[in-house]
Amino acid sequence: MTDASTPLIVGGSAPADARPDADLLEGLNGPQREAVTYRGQALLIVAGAGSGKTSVLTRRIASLLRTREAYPSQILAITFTNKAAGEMRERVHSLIGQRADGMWISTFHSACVRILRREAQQFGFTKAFTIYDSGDSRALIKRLVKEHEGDAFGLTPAGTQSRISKLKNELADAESYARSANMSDPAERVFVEIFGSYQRELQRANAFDFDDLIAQTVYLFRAFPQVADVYRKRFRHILVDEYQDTNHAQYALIHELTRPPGSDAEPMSAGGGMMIFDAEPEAESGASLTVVGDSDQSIYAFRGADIRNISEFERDYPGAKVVLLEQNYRSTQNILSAANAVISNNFDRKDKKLWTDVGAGDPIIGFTGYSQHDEAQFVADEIESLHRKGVDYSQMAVFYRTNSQSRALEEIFIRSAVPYKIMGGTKFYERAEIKDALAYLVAVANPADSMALRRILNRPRRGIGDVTETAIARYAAEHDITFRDALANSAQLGVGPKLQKAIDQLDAVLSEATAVMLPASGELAPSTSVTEGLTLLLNKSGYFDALRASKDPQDEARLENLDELVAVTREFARNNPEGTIIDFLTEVTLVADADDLDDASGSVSLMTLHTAKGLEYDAVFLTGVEEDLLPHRISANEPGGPQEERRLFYVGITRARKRLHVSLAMTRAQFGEVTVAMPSRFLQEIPADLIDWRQSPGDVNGRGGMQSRALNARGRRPGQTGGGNRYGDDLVPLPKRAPADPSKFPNRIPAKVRDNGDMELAAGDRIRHDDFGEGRVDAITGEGAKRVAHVRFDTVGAKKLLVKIAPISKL
DNA sequence: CATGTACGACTTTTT
DNA sequence: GTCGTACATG
Repeated sequence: MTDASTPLIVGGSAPADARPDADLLEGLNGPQREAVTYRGQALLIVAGAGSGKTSVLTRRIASLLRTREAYPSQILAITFTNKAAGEMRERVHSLIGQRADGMWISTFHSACVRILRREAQQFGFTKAFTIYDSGDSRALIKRLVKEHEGDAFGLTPAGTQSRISKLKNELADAESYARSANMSDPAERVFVEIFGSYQRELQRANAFDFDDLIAQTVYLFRAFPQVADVYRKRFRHILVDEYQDTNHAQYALIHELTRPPGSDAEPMSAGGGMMIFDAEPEAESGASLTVVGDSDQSIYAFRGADIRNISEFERDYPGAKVVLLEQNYRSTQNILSAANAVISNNFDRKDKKLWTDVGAGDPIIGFTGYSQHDEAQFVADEIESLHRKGVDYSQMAVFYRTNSQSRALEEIFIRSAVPYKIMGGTKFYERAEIKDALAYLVAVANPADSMALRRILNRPRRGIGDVTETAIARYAAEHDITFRDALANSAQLGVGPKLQKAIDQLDAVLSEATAVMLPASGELAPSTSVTEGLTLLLNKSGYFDALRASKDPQDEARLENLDELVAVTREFARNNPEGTIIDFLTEVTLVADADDLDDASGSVSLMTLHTAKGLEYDAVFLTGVEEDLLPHRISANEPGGPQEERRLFYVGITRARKRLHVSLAMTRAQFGEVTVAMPSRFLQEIPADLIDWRQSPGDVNGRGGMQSRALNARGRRPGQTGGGNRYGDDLVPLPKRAPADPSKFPNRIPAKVRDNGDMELAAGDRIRHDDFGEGRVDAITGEGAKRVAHVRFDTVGAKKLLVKIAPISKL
């Protein structure tokens, strides 16, 4: 399978003795060099964390262009996030300049949208289709579950949504699923019905959900080989990053794209999945495929990622070349040793050891707080300390397992004046008022989308409720017109004159905005049309007025958010002079707001471990390293769950360049109740001599108590890193306790949690507390591990104590 | 049809 | 502590 351009690579026809891409190889190690220069049909780059894979990938692309083996338009590079795509584009651009234009560097989803917009009319959609995010699709599924009375069969909207999503990721549809399902189970039948109607509703609304973007593109390629061939001929070099996190649909998409053009036109080979390299002699060969991944960083199995895509790559693409990148250029040896030790607890993985030559570096810092606020205060103090030593805020990050953990950190950071920024989390575009405004835009851009229309029907309040909505829907169904068109016939809906007027007014506003944003005669709408249309919609619909008239103080913030959205449209117009309303909507649906506007701003980044993948920071704080949180409780029952959690922990560790902190809290308020937390099993997997516990779980148990660092820590000085005694020199000396044997508690954690267990306590009892002295129990509330004693202490007043772990004794 | 109150369920991670 | 739903009332 000799590539026509191979001679260039070995130097044969390159000008003189210098390779045209020689400068691109500077500073690369052997395997990296090979990953850049290898030419062939299929290449797998197994890239450990921090092994310079982004650099390799960008140089590979640059090399292909520089040697003129490929035009920019022949390159398709897939990344995991839009942010990564932007960075890659920038880096390629800085390597080779203008010639980077014309490449497709994007996420799977963005690439598929681009294809679908062009080809939608081939299979019953228009190019104005809308994209349903998970919130939109949940709303639709919720309605359908209700209509089909799915709750009677134990079907919840959330459960139904995730099952449908999983099936779509497997390229199944309602029909094919029904064939394999146990249809004598009524719950299954209802599920299949809901799945089917969901898909019909999407089609009717001229809409795709996130999963459809991939799955329907695959369907398109399979159903219309001549369409697929267009893209097969175009993309000669396909590169996929984070390949370990691809799901089956994405895998199939890549397979479709790398087949030789014209291959399914042959009747004999049509439908044969295994004939990827079975090109006719005269036929053009399939695109060359480069995938990069690390199975140790696979953390998206929950959304269908299939690790086999990478582990069986060599089987899927016979003759594939495999390059291993194991040298790490990011972290110190201590951090890598911890990472290696942790990940080696996962069985059935190929052994792979990261190494570096930069030296051991600082030890990992451990801290155990009494509460999550206490833990957060440690993080804040430590950040301030590092900042004083010259570490920029933007070079520090705090990770956590679940989004809800960000709240406690936020509270303390505000109080401690630590500048921070939360990546992801509750998103701007998920706010109700923003979704409303976008629904107005969708109602204009895609009149078939009745979901959007239903959403804005009564926003602001127009007196249009369920009854009227149903009347409109029925009228539309009876006359076989769209929901949107039904609005124009308000007189025939059988509703009162007041409602008629309200409907007429909404209809008029939408029509007026349509004229602005989608001029009829095919003339191009000016780039300002989105801004203009949006302000028109919000003003004339009465949305702005309703918010301004409101007494709810939150509505002021909503107005500000909407102003922000208008500003976003202006920005969009500036960046996309040709951009239409449809482009705008695509962008806001697919681009997470965590993607833009980052670092430079000089603040600490807070994010989930999932979001952290692919990023790196000088100092990293891994918080909430507790059982039931990391690993998360829910993962325990899922096949492969605990191992995936371990990989998540591994990903977190390997983000750190110089300083890693792991922290946990002994108690955590969740859901209003305080619960006792146990140190994570993963902590024990880190060799004890790598962690310098400022305050180990053992310390906390020994001293016990509800004393909160968050409340009294301001006067404290965070100790200097590395030096000093093992337990940190800023802590109150442990009273009375024999100096603990250092080998005893670091990492020997769960066994030593203080446990008063079944201590009998009742109102009226007198107790002694290690820190608070004597007091009298007023009441006992809660049960089991969450039993709380309300105690009035003689000297410090009333306190609430968790009976199970408080350092108390009965008198 | 809109508003207010009470109750319950729930929180894993994301394009 | 938060969200959304169910019900009762105006």
